[in-house]
Amino acid sequence: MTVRPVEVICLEDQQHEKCKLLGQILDRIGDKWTIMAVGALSGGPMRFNELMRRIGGVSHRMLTLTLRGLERDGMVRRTAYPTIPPKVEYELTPLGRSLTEPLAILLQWGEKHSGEIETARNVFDQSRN
Amino acid sequence: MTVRPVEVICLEDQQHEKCKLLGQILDRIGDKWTIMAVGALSGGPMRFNELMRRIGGVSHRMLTLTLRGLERDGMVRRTAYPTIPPKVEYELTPLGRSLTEPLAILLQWGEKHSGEIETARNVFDQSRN
DNA sequence: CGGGATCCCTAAAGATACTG
DNA sequence: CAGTATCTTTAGGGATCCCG
Repeated sequence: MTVRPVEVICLEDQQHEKCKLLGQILDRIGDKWTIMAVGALSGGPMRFNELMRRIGGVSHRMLTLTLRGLERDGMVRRTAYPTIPPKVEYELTPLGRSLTEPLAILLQWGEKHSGEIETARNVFDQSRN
Repeated sequence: MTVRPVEVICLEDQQHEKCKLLGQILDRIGDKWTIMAVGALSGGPMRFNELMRRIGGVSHRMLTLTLRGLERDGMVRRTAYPTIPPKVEYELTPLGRSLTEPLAILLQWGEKHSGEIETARNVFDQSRN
């Protein structure tokens, strides 16, 4: 994959638009539960309550809203079986699966640098006693 | 760069930890102004008011808080020149610059798929008239 | 079981004014 | 010019209840 570093971003007005797009993406996936849902669904289709247990700590309401948002953006497909009681399955679309690649890279960055960040925080907090 | 896809995330308890780490990263950089500041600083050192103009729309207070957070995490170095009036320069550290790589990849994903997402949204919104 | 509606509460962020 | 403090507004998210 050819990577154009963000280095060049925002150096010109036209480049600043890139920052805004990046902001929109982060705004979209940066909420509390979206990547948790994507991560959980990356293993295959899952039912609502199963997702809730897997993610852990998410409220009924927020999981619904999160899944609705992902469905709206074409990242998740929702399939309702009209049985009693109802059964609803969620699964990632190809678009949703494609998102896991950049996320994996970001995760790798985090794994590599979290110690460094932790240290920097301690130093900073110490210096302000 | 070897990429381990998020595909395998959350399939086991141990993997679910990865999701949490990813959540922490997104939590940290997913706020309204952090990537804007990183993007602006990616072009080189910049003074406070210069940053404010470049980013656009950010309040005095929020830019201060954003930069303080980045400094605390070791992503930004702050240099104050005790002149009158004061001059304060901000610049990315190597750690801060390293973050631009995964962000560039995420940006590429956005550029590639934003149309697809847009379309999905329109379809979804139509279907709910 | 899955989802919607309502209420409430807390963090995030904007506006403004003051200071070295 | 850069930073802090205070106040206010807003949006995100949790709890709860009801419905098919």
